[in-house]
Amino acid sequence: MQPAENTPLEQETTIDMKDIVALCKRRGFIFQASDIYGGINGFWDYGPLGTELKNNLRDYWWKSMVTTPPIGPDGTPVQIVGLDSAIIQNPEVWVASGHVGGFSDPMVDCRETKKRYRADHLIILIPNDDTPWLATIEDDENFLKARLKKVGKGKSLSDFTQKNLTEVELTDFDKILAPHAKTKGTLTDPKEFNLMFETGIGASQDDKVTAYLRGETAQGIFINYKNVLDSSRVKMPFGIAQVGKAFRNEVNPRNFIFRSREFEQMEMEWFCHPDDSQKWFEFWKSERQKFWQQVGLNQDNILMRDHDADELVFYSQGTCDIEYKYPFTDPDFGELEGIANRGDYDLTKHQEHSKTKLEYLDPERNNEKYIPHVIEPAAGLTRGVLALICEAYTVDPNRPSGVYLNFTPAMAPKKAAILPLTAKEDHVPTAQKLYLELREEFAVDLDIKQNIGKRYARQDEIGTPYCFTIDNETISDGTVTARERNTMAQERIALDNVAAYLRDKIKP
RNA sequence: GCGGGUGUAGCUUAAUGGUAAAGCUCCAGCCUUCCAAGCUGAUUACGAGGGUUCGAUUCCCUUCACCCGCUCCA
Repeated sequence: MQPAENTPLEQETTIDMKDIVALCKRRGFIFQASDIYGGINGFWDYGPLGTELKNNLRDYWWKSMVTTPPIGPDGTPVQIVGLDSAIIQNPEVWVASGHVGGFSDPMVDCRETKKRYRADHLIILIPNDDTPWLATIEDDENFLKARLKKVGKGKSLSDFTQKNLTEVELTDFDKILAPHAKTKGTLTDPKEFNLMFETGIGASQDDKVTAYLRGETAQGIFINYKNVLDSSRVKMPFGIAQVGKAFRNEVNPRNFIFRSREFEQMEMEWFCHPDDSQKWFEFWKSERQKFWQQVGLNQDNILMRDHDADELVFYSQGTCDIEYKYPFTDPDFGELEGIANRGDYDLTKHQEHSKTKLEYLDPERNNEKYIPHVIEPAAGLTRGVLALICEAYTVDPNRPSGVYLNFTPAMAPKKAAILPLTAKEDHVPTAQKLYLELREEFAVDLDIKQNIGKRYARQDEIGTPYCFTIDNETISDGTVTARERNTMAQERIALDNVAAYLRDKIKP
């Protein structure tokens, strides 16, 4: 690679995240949380337009899952019902799910080099004499060899016993020479890092019971599986869908709203007979890919990435990430949604811990009793918003705004702007009348101030797909100018047809 | 969490150990018959806290936020 030659090209084609963040703030999509107090790391507020955008994506997901779920392999619509569970549940829920306990990664710090390691990522080479124990980093053979050569005092690998740091007694820590360190005994005791947000239930400080803000919405679905089954006449296979906030005490929030401590998920748990799980896994992979294309993500920016066997969580029988090429991951991709075949892991765990039978008696399979298997398409709503904004962000030096947001009409926060050409004469009353008519059905803006060019530019920047302009011709012949955002092309349509025109354009 | 960088108005940039300046945006008017024109006017800033000093946006310390790299990402 020749940076000197490639740099100018990259500057033209690479979208800078800073510009997107600036536009989001300038136009009221996304603000730093607690902005006037200097902010707070890992939290973001959604402004007027960001909220509309997020709601549009959420509502379309809900429609595609619950209101009009897809047609299944048998030619009839699949069955999915909605749910809205509490953010705080009995703490035992998170013990059963493995979020409390197994969820935490013990970390050790090196007092000398100030580096931090996951305890289970450090391999300790224990010598057969009283020389220092050598800490090396798992899966890094080059480091191990270099380390052995430098501080191994001529020993070879076979002169050592290997142990994971998690298996080493705390009292032996002072014998360990940390990676990169010069003196031994610099590693701290392993510290538990739990990503679950803790809170206390009860107003009195003394009587508080520790509880957790949910780390994912999925568990709320699993623990209501039996309630839903007993109350809503669903039968296998079926899904339960939920949209809501989730919280993770991330070690290092980064990349705008991509990794934040409070975020929003759109999760659906699909319950089915174990024999059918692979079929449904493939079905949902295909459906979910279609969804992201329908809301406007370019196929080229989407990657369906199946996890390798060694990458799979132990209970998963298959996981596929839908990844998006965000500007900050480009040319790589970052997670947008995960589709997992979770087997019967979750329901089995909750059955064990809650001592409540969660088996399904299937009359269509000779009254076979089984714990259903689960396919989980789990999407990040806030990550989806980020992907939509990144996808829409289009630099265009040929227009006054210099940039516009190319949202699909269905996702755009504002569907249209009604613009009287001047603030005088008969334009304003006619525009107001049209606005009052359209707003019953669409999210529309009426903008009267300033000249027409400025108003087009403003609408371009917030991604409004259509502008309808009222001029003298409107008064004389009843037509308006319809201006399309991406092409800036104009056509005249009848005032009476504006609503129908917009309705037709907005169809996903 | 570590290392490096940055922090002056919504944005882009000035100046200064002693009244913080401008352009654009935004807002209010005027003017305007289709893409940020022009005129008039208004609001708005030294991230926060502490220290040194007669006086700190400026020097020092702490802290917060953001960016880059590392680490982490069940």
